[in-house]
Amino acid sequence: MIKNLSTNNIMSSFQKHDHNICSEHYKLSIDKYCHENNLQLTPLRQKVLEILIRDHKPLGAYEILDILSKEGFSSSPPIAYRVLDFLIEKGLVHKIQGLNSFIACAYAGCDHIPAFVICRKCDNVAEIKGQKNFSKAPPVALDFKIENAMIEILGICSTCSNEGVA
Amino acid sequence: MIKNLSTNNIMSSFQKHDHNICSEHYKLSIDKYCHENNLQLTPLRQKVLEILIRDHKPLGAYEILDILSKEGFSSSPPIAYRVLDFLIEKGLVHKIQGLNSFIACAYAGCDHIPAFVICRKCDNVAEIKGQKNFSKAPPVALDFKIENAMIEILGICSTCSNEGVA
DNA sequence: ATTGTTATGTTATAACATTACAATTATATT
DNA sequence: AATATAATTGTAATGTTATAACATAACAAT
Repeated sequence: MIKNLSTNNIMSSFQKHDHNICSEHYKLSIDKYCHENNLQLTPLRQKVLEILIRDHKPLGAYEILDILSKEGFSSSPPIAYRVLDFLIEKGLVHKIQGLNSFIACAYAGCDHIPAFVICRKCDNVAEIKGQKNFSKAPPVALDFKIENAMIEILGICSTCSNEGVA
Repeated sequence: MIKNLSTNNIMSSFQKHDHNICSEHYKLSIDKYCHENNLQLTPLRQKVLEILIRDHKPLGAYEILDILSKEGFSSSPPIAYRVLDFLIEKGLVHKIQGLNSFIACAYAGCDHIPAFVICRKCDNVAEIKGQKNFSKAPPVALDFKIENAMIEILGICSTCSNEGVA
């Protein structure tokens, strides 16, 4: 049984590890989620997801398009944006607003508000599972109906920090 | 003495109020902050700030350029972006990443991590003062050096919520 | 066979942002 | 005051990110 890295995705993102295990974990949870929810995971959509889970770095739409192009797929901008929109809507991909880039969800199937920890040196990103419970936060206290949130934390990961000067 | 709206900026942003009071508050705190820190608040920079404090809605760079143009200033893209970069660096303006837009800081002079509450119906935005203390947050527990964070909360404000169907 | 639906393909363009360099203005120093 | 220096502003061109608009393909359901 593959260890569920959902519990500490931040370890996987920022430390040396066997990424095959990650990929397999992603693939399995994606398959499970799509099957349970009757999602049409077409070859194109599968391909984009597969590209995104190759590493823990988010990719820009045009980077994805380059890869699609090199690997024999169509590559005009709407191709990428449409697929990404679909995957985002279904919760399989998140957009990192601060980087204009996209990353596979590390917790597919879990209802959550994503939060990201971004290392500005190695560009790796870890997703941490945000709580949906904001009950004590100021906006709720002031009668604001929270629907979504974007939380992106920037800094230096421990690996980069240990490698030398920032 | 003008009431310090820093303590509940969210009220001002989402509820009917005398905006002259807000503007005056912004102007005073900006002037104070610039004077204390020897900032060159040139006419252009003053103008951009003045444009941004006219309302509680963030503006895109090209919206700012349109206004500058109509009001007799130069308006090529670098004009806006340079001024915005300066104001952001000095902490007088924040960028709302999720909207590609810019808003005057509601807490000029206070060292803080900004967080935004964004109403998707009226487009008003309130800034809430985020704590710099993340000591118990997961990233710190995992030895990640936090330098900055972007927090943007989306939903419906109480005023819009009371006005009818979402 | 026709219609409906979902997904994909393509061109053009909108929206957002930066580079590079020139001109001007402010400030400090002689 | 004259000059050097740095900071700011002006402008053209370009780069990057995202969407609009329209056309087609693939497949299922009448």
